[in-house]
Amino acid sequence: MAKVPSAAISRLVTYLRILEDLEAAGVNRTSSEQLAEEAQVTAFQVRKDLSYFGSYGTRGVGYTVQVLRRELRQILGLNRRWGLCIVGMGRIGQALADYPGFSSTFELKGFFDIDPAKHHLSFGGIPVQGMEELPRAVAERHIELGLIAVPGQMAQSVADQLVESGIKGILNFAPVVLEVPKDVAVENVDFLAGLSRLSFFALNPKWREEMVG
Amino acid sequence: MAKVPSAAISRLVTYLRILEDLEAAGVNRTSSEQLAEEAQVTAFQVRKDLSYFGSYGTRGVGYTVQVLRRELRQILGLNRRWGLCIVGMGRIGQALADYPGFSSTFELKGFFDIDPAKHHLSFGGIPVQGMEELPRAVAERHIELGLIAVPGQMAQSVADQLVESGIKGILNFAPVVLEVPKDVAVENVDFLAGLSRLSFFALNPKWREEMVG
DNA sequence: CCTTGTGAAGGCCTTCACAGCG
DNA sequence: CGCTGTGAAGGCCTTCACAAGG
Repeated sequence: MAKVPSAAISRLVTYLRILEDLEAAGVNRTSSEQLAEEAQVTAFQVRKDLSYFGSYGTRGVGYTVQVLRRELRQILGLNRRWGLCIVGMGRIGQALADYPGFSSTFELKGFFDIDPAKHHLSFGGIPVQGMEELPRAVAERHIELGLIAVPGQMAQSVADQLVESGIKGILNFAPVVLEVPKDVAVENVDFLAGLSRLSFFALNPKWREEMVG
Repeated sequence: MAKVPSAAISRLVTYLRILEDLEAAGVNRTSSEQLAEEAQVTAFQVRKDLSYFGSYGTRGVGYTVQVLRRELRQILGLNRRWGLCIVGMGRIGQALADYPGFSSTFELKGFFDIDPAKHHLSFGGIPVQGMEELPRAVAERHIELGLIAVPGQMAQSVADQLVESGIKGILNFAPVVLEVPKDVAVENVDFLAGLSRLSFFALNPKWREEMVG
């Protein structure tokens, strides 16, 4: 089995979402062509990405939506829900806590905030707690992932506390590059990173025409 | 001048943020080594990225923080503020409307929501308006970018309305792949995309060891 | 002597054409 | 006959070693 480009993994997540939309729409069968159009990549790319992991289609026919969906969840480790806590219960944290799309892949198991004024709130029956409760909660409730939704200056400190508590992965919404041990996965969901592509548009035209991609 | 990898642009945004942190900390001089460490890339990478655009340092010495910061803002087209409107004033939209970090690069010029109950709100003195006001506002207030903070099902429709109104770029917070004319820049700030890297962690171990990057 | 700037080499990812198979 | 699956080719991006220059 060949080396898997990490970019392929990102695309698999997109394919999965498309398959779930198709399934919800009652579609049974699809093709690399259709997936490619929806994901805005080439059909070659779709087939290659899938081929890193196995053969899930039928030649001459295509893919069965339900089958491919299940296989992708299996590959991505999303065939079970991951225990997640949210640190920082400002508006972003609260919006995420109530976001229905989370529930299919994450199980929200804890909410933490440094501000005592937030400790009267609860989400899905789980109360917001102080940071001092974090290590115990992570251990006892089998929390595997932490979502950081605090201001940038505090993000590294929160990350340290999460790592210290034994967390395995971090979803970081703060606009900073976090330092964590390399066995801890970090995903930056930095909204200022949005600048990177918009900057392509804002880019001095003199350079834009030199660009690739 | 050689072709510029689009990935380099993303990193330039990171370098810029680091430089602004350094400047705020009163640091005058830096090096490719220091920038590399902060950005978690190699010093080779930093120098190469900068070299696509010019020579901004002094050999044997390094870079002047203030100079490089100004040059990067110039390159990225961030030496002026871009007119931005937010569509969808739920908690995400409201949090972003109040986010202080936006003001250095974006000027918030309009807020829109389909729900009349939101129309009594205002942010920075600008009222939330109905979608029917969008085209006129975009034209009259010179709004160049639109930020989409609506539920996924409505995102494409909102994108269409933004494009129709003459917007030039879109920051998309909804978890869908938007279809827009190719002269409109789109940045997906999809929080479910966070799954892509966390999936690397969740990935079946059998494949994780095959991975590259 | 030290750090930047850069052509060249190497490697990863995408693209492609076609073999494989129902 | 149609669409998938894949080795090979090509291209882009990163890495590297060293030249350039204060």
